[in-house]
Amino acid sequence: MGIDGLRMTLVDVAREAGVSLATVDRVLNGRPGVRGPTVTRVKAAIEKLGYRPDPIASRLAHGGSFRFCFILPTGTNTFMTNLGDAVTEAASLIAGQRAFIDIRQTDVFDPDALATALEGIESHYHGVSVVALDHPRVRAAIDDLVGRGVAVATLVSDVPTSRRQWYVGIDHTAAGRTAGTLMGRFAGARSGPVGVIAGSLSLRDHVERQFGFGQVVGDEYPALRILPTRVGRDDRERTRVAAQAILAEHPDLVGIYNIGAGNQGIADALEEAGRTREVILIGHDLTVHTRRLLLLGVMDAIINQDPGHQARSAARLLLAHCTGEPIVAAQERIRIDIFLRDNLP
Amino acid sequence: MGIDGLRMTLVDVAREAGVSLATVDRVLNGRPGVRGPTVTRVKAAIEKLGYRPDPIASRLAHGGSFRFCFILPTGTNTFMTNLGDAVTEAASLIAGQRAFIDIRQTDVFDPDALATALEGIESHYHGVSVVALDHPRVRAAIDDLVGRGVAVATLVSDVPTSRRQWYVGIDHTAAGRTAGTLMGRFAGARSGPVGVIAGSLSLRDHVERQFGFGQVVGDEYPALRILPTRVGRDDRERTRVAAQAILAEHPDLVGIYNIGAGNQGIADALEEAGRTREVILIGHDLTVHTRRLLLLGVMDAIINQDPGHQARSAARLLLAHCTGEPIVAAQERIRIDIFLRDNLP
DNA sequence: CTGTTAGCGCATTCAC
DNA sequence: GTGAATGCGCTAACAG
Repeated sequence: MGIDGLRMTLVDVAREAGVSLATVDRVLNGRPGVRGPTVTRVKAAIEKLGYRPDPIASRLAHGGSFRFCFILPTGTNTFMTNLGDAVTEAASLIAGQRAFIDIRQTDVFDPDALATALEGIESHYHGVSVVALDHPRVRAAIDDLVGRGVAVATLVSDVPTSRRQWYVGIDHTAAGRTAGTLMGRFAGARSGPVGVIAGSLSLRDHVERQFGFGQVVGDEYPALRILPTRVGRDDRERTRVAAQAILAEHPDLVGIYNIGAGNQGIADALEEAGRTREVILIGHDLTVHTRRLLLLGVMDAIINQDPGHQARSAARLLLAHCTGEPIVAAQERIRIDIFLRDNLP
Repeated sequence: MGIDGLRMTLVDVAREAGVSLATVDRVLNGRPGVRGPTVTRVKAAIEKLGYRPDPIASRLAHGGSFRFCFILPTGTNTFMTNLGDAVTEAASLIAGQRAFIDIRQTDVFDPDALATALEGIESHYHGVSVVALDHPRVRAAIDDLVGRGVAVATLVSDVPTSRRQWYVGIDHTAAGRTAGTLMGRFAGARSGPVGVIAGSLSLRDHVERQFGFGQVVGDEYPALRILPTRVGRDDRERTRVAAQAILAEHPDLVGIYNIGAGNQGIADALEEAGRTREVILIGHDLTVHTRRLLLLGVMDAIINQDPGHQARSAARLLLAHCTGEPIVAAQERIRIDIFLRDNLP
């Protein structure tokens, strides 16, 4: 069940086909300047010998290096900080392959700033990965980049209608559905209102999560009544205020689904009200804070999108695109992780 | 925020240190034949120039290839079949790096057969990955391999007391705890008996899962009473029989935790009894079968250990060990996945 | 259109 | 102990 040991080289193929190294190289890399019949002969030789180019040698000979630019949101949001660290780590991971990553920051709530950042990507970059915002100017900027031959991978948050080659992130609707199912099942026989707090309703992923959550709870858990979504701007204070309002208005509150950041704010409100145990709290993204809240039993589940995986995946995709190496789809699929107290990494 | 662009080469270091290529190479790879002072000079030069060896060139020059042997269980268990496929895929993933994987099969329930297989590993192998069995003879065989300089990674199932370099797999106790928490929370206000079915109680991972499950349910969900574990040999028929017995004896059964394979057998029994909706079923490993059962609502949750991830991880670890490249710990940590209907990949 | 040639950065003989 | 030379398999200039 082995996989062949003795590798064929270009020289073998050239000899077999009765041509020179350069010619084989040309047909191999689809470069012009070879007559049809010759192409056929070479391809036949490749086939016959079962030749597989050696990516290592190729990479060495090619010499050049690749430069990628990652555009991440500014701000103190822990998840985004973790993502930044993860990108830095991914950078050192691919540095051995002579690929380099520059990181830039921009305000994620400002489409114009983001578009400007994208428009300003210098021509020496081979690829860009961006935590995007679904807005016409941003879409246009992405399409321009792709048009210029720059590979683009949206990260965490997508612009599906753009021409980006890949989206590296989770299906946010499914994530919302997952939260919905957990809420419904954890509620068990209880009935009553469920609060929802989002960071912003102009962020596509937050809207999608809200939608997915509503779908499941609305369809399958009639005992639960979803309250109008409140906005917390991913900020601890504002999120606390939103949670306080919900708690005050609904003494029979069953649970809260926090779509965005700011889980600590909700925990604060819950504690003030002395209702941490009775109210189910489900939120997103494993951070030092949410981990703590989960261990304390304040949060009941965390839906996670692994920032390390996402960063590595984006880096690998851009690199593979540049070197022409194959992509392992299964490896690049970002999971919707569910963390309970017991399966924390 | 870039990461340096212009790479230093051995030549640069040699010039800086006033020695030759060969000498630099010697100190770099810790080979003998260099005087102390010279070593110091070279190291200083390396430090000063911030030289980092180019793994690509190294790999090319070194020439040789690596051979690994994966020892997997025989049998028709879907998870193990998937694992086999995943190893084959991992093989093609590292083939570009001139590393090759041979797969061997052996009976996982027979320690002697497994030990014999391990003892028979030819000397041309640089690494071995094995779905192990915690048994003295197996441990001894693993220790022998390591003693001979062969790198060993246990896969899926560990032998913690052996000298293996890595264990690629999940913490099975934690997996059992996770199942316990899900069972407890899904049960909600219900109270009554919960059945447990294992594949075999001589498999360390099954015992650990059982232990973790018992811990959580026993400590935190007093309304649930765990029934004595039954054994199903990971076989559909025998597992069905076990489930039938449990169902017959306990009309008020709240749920079943299936530690091993054979979830279809339990589904069969549940359907015969017309109790698929009322009995919570939690099991392991996402396969075509368990996926279907989850979508049908027969299973309520699946605890998963990604076979693709495990196969790639083992392959990467062995390869990195051979080439001396660094290991990204976060990437190699195998998650305890929880799958609900909504977050299936 | 096709062939020849000179490296890419490092490991590894061999001389000195 | 140390240095010079050769080649890994491929790409990219050049010639022809």
